[in-house]
Amino acid sequence: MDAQKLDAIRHSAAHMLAAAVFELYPGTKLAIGPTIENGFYYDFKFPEGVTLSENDLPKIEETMKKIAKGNHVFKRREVSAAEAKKFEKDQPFKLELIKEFSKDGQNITLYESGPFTDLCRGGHVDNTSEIPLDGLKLHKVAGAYWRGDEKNPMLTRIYGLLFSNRKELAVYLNMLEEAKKRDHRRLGKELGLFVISDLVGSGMPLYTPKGATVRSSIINYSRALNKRIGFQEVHTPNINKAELFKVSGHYDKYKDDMLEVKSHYSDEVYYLKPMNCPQHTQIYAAEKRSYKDLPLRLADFANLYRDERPGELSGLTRLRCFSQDDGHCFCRDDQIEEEFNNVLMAIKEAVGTYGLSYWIRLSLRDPKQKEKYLGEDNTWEKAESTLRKLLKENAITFQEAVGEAAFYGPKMDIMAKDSIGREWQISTIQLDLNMPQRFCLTYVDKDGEEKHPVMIHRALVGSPERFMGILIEHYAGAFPLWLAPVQVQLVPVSAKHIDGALALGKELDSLDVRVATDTADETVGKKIRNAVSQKIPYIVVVGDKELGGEDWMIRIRGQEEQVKMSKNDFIDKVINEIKDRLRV
RNA sequence: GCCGCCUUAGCUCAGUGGUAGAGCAACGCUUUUGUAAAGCGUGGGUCGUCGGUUCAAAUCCGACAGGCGGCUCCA
Repeated sequence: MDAQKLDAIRHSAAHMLAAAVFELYPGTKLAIGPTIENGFYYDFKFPEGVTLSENDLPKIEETMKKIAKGNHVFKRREVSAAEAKKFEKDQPFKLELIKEFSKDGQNITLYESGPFTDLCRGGHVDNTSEIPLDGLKLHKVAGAYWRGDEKNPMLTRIYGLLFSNRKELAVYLNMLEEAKKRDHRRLGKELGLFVISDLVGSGMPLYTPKGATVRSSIINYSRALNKRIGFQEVHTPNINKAELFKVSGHYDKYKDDMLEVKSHYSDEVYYLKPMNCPQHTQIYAAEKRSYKDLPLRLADFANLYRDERPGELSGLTRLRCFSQDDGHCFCRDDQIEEEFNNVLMAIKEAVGTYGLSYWIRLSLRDPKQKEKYLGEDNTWEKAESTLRKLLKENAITFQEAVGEAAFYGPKMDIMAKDSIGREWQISTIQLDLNMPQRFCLTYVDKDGEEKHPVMIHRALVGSPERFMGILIEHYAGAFPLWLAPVQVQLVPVSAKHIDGALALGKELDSLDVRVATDTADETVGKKIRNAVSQKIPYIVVVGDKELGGEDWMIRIRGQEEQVKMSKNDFIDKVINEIKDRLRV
């Protein structure tokens, strides 16, 4: 089925949903009901006292199907704004829309389908019988603000899935099930990677030895990339004086999202830092800089703290305490392009190493909301055109996104797609012409004049913690060898082989292989089962044969048949595989 | 923060007004195991917290906390 037809079907179904809700809950106010990727939704304001939950969906779905089965024809009717207003007199949201649509004196269209007529610009099937009801499922109830603005009333949104047939719906529902199995919160628990304690606080996960291993593997890889592209690691404190953020502009914009720290011995107010950039300016400012000193590239993995609103916290993807593989490059105008390319190359390599596909988003300022951003128009225009030119000259395909810029400058964001097609913003390169001015950063140029450097903010994979969450789902917990918290699991056949296995473990450990030995008093079968469910890349049973120098039978993750190999070949294989992935 | 839902043993979950259950895990004993679950036994819960209704609350009501699905936000 072509996309346009499917869209018409979904759009028509949204009308059926509204019709059903209208029948079941008279007095409901209607907002809007657009189509979305997998179906449609409709926003409603239910009468006072009616609360809708997921339990009510089957009933609504049934009513919806009943109405659709009435073979109603979608009839288009063009009316004047005045007529439309009269028709929708009890529908405040519709009236608001009519007012807007008719600004230029245009007519309004109404679509009638049987018992239900809705203000609508069109795009329907001819007859409600064309809606494939076996591909329909109402699946979620959610809250949503009218027109997406939190100052507006909260409406109730009903989401519907709609595909062209039963089979496609089943495929999609199955995909949702698979995604659930990959959920990093669930896998994080099953694989023992991190825990969240109510006593410590939400949004502040504790990484277990295994989780910390994955996390530091991610960080060490970024560290190696940093080194290659000339970023030098610095170390900076977690708190600093409020003054720093007042100068940077963060205080004005994000004060409510910063955590305050008070000293008992002075009146000074400190803040836990939500980002590193202002501190890095102070490393720059500590010396008189020459044009010859630039670029100065600083990298930092310090913990960052943001007081996110409780409803926004989730697993590892939205945290109150996290870090970034952050870096700031201070350079001259004529170095911008080279520095951007430098960083972009490292990002491309990182994204490739992790096996993520991606696209590039050029995040620009929203010119209609200038108050949200720092700096002058011409500064922004210069920064934005520099980035656009750079992308075009390098034949990099990108999509522009208005309103996605940082408050101090435009960004180039790398949007990664994971193995099941979900998108995440990870890497970013940002051009900032504002902060160097605010901090009065200068360098002495060739001609003896003091000039402001350009500041490039960048992150390779963003936050290692968040990225770990993304990777858990991307790999479904089956980390590649170099990231796996346990790379080789040794399974002694019986108690008398434990000492031998432990000695082997020591040997592997000394070669920097992450190895664990299962000393439990269990059957071999049980120990294999446990190791397999922990998604360990290599499992080796250790018994008389192995300890006696015979070939080993290696159980490789993902395949049931074991591979025969000598001990030395196996060790070489593992070591080379780890090294391969880490060669930067 | 907003709308809705959820919270029972370490984990996954049953239990709809009459005093708490299963599987897995843990621990003990037996077993000494050759590639996805050995057998038997034991311990473990003021049913998220606080308050209310009731002769009686895991169960009904309220507040708070935490979680989930969205919305808003995301330096």
